[in-house]
Amino acid sequence: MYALVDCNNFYASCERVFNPSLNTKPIVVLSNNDGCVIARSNEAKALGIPMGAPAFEHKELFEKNQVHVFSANFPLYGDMSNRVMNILSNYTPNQEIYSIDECFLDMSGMMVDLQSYGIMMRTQVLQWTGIPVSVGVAPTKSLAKVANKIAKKFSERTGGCYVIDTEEKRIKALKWLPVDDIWGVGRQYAKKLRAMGVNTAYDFCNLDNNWVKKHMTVVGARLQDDLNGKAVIEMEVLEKKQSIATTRTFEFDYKSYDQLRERISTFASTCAEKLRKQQSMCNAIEVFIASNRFKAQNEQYGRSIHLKLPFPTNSSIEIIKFATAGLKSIYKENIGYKRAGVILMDFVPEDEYQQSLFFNSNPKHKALMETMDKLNDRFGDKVRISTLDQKTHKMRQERLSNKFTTNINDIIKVKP
DNA sequence: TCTGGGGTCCTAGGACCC
DNA sequence: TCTGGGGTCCTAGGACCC
Repeated sequence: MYALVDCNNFYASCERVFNPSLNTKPIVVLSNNDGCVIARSNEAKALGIPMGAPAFEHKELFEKNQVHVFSANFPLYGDMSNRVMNILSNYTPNQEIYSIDECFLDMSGMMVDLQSYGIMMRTQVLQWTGIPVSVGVAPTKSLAKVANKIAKKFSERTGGCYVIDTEEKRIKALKWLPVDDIWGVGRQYAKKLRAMGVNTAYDFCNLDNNWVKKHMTVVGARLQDDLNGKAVIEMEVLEKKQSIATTRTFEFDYKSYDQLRERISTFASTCAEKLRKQQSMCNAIEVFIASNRFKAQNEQYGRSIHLKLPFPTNSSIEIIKFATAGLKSIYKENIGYKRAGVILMDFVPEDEYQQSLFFNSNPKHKALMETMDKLNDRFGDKVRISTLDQKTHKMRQERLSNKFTTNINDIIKVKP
């Protein structure tokens, strides 16, 4: 058996923990630059605010319904996530952290009543962190996903935990679940399936497995087996990342090469820092820039370039240098650039990579980067590569809550 | 004025090998 | 007239997830 534990409306719930007066109020959390809605409380969902909605288009709706609007506070959400995951890790020897707000727990061999065990997790996480979670338990991971949806949807009847442990329950759940809501069935596949009269997960499970394999690749076929009760989607051990990206939409259109170069070099250095944190080096870099797709009247332009590096590196200095060279080769004048990014890939472990005969990462950088990272960990991002990053831009974050759990100055104050 | 960000996996097709 | 066969590796692009 597997459990899937998922935080309810996670970002919105994080904001509520430190502001309980919002507990029954509609809340939305916005993306960078306060652009799009990326999280909604149940009350906000009930108002019909869609996921991904541009904030400016719904300003009046927000005001009219007294929706509490927050800028994304990722340091807070990341820290709250760690706390939740930490608690849940005590319920099984084998936990897979699937995303910032959900994890799978391997329940095989556990001699417990899974319904009450699930309720116990829920109660403890809520009490210790203030975050409400839902628990779904089933014989396979994809069925645990389904069980979780049921637990959440019918929380009053289920108490926030639902277990699929009989064939009747499995069939009933599959007949209830629309095909679009299956884990692994996205917009494209759903459209195709709907067109053939496949409307529920149950219908999907009854399709010919070879047909599924042909039209939805082996991933689809595996999913079908898993939903049919054959546990083929396994627990995954958390490996290092295979790619690391930093990409942004800008607050306005950038025209000049220098502005872009400054942002690209900052992205490159952010990526390099993350790369060093997981003790990897990269062999390739991708840089992309794109114009504002919402301004159809302007000339549209978008390019990306994939650079194979002459040697693996995780030095910010070198990665910035390569990224800037990449930018130079794709930059075109007189374009309003709205989006750009840097992606590192093709990683090797820091300590066992193949040295090249002629070209290698500058060995002096290793100690320099180590020192820089240590200083920044301790004093909070004070040391930067000077020539490239002037930090002249600023992100719009008009409604940012405090970093209650990660910044000592933001800690919550209780008056005696 | 304003429209997110960070990941994973699979496949088809081209380049190349003997 | 007529032009092999069997592989591997790599990459771009497309699907998906949260």
